[in-house]
Amino acid sequence: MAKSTASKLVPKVPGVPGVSRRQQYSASTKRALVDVAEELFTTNGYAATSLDAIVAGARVTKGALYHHFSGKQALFEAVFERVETDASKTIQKALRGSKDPWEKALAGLQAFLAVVREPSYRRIVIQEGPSVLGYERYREQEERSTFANVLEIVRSVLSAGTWELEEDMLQTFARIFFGAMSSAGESVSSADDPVAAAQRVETAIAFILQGFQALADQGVPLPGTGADEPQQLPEAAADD
Amino acid sequence: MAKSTASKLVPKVPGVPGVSRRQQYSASTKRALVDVAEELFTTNGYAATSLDAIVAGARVTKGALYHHFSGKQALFEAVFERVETDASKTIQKALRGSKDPWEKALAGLQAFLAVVREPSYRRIVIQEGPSVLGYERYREQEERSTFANVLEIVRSVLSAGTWELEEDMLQTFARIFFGAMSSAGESVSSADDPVAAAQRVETAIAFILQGFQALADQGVPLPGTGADEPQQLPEAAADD
DNA sequence: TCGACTCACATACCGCGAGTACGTACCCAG
DNA sequence: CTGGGTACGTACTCGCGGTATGTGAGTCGA
Repeated sequence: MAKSTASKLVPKVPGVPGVSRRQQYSASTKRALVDVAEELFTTNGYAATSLDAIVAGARVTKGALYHHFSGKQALFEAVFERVETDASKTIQKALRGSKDPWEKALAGLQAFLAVVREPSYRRIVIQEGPSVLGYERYREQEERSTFANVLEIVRSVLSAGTWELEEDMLQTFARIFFGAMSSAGESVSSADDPVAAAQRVETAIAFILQGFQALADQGVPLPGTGADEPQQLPEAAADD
Repeated sequence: MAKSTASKLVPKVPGVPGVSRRQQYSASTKRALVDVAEELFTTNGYAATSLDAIVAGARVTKGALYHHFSGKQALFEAVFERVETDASKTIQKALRGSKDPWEKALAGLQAFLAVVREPSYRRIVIQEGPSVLGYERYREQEERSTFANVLEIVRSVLSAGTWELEEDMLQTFARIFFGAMSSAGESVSSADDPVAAAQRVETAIAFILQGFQALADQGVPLPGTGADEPQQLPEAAADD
């Protein structure tokens, strides 16, 4: 097994002027390493995947690996970045065509729930990302890819109400939704009926947004800094 | 360094009838191992913590460790379970005295945000838990401790409205809030001003719950199964 | 065209750390 | 006091990440 990957040794572009033959070969093996690593990391996890298995799958040796990457973690990082970038592109693609913020939010939510169900994204980004990269690096990566999409959606939705709110608070809301969808997506993937579970998540988050809408209609202000106003729950709000 | 821990060799209870001297010693060393492991796992992480360092800290050898635990992962699991149990107890304690669901939710939220800021809970449960234990075992553990608290709170809050909703949907909402607070808690801990960040999270979630309240007042029904009703976002709901 | 130089690997090796096999001292029942 | 079992300690193996170094195929200037 695992001899199907990286069989194309000769790249497709025949005569790119500035790129030499060696550079093409080099890039090809590097891609092969990342390909195999992504596959093995996804199925077996980071710790249970040996470098020997990776280089064997890519039909090279450790010398090649350590020529392209500084170590196992760097290789993981490359895989992580690619999975993240792909996911981000998928989501952004789903966002095109939706101009209305709410519609956009729904499309983004569906796209995110689809992405989160991909084994590679689940395992590499959500499960092992924070552990392997450390939370700081993990956050840096997320910040400029998938999380950025969530942030954009949240921004457009929240500013669609009559509110305008501070950047800190926007970030907080985005974090909340991002975490909610990640966690929910995980449970969706391992549910008995993933489709129904995804539907429930979609419904639940849509309901939350509907609550926002209702508050906007009532003219309820979005909380501000949170420094001087001890915003509390509506203990004696309306009913009961 | 690391000779301060596990210095008490003689347990405190002098004459417990059914417990022999050896059993006391045994339990003591076992606790020492878990203590040191929790400390090292928290500061250095799972992978970067060697068993040699743990047994050295507990002033025993690997023979002792492998007598009490089947391996490194089992030791981690013991640590995980203790941290989780402690967290759950802390939250439950904070819940006592609040009868009103909304008040209870606020108390629980604050308690959870406090727990999530503890280094041991962050590192062991949130960051490395899913990776080390695997998501399945991780979920099993969470299900009967901290997540159970969140579920209970969500249940009481949602059933405080005029709604009554299905178990699946409840689970979904609980997952969403649990993930939201975990993720938010992580970012809170690594924020420049954790106190202000925690305040923002509290405010944001309170706002979401306020949205629920508003919908309840409007008589908007909670979504049901999600199978036959393609619940969507309120595209043409109210304004705009 | 032909050497020197360099890059993209391959090979051989090291050290660390998880796990194991086995020895042993100590406690407790009889 | 004696056998047995428990609670460790000791010594070892082996897989794996990382390193040091060799080498042959491109590449490029003269």
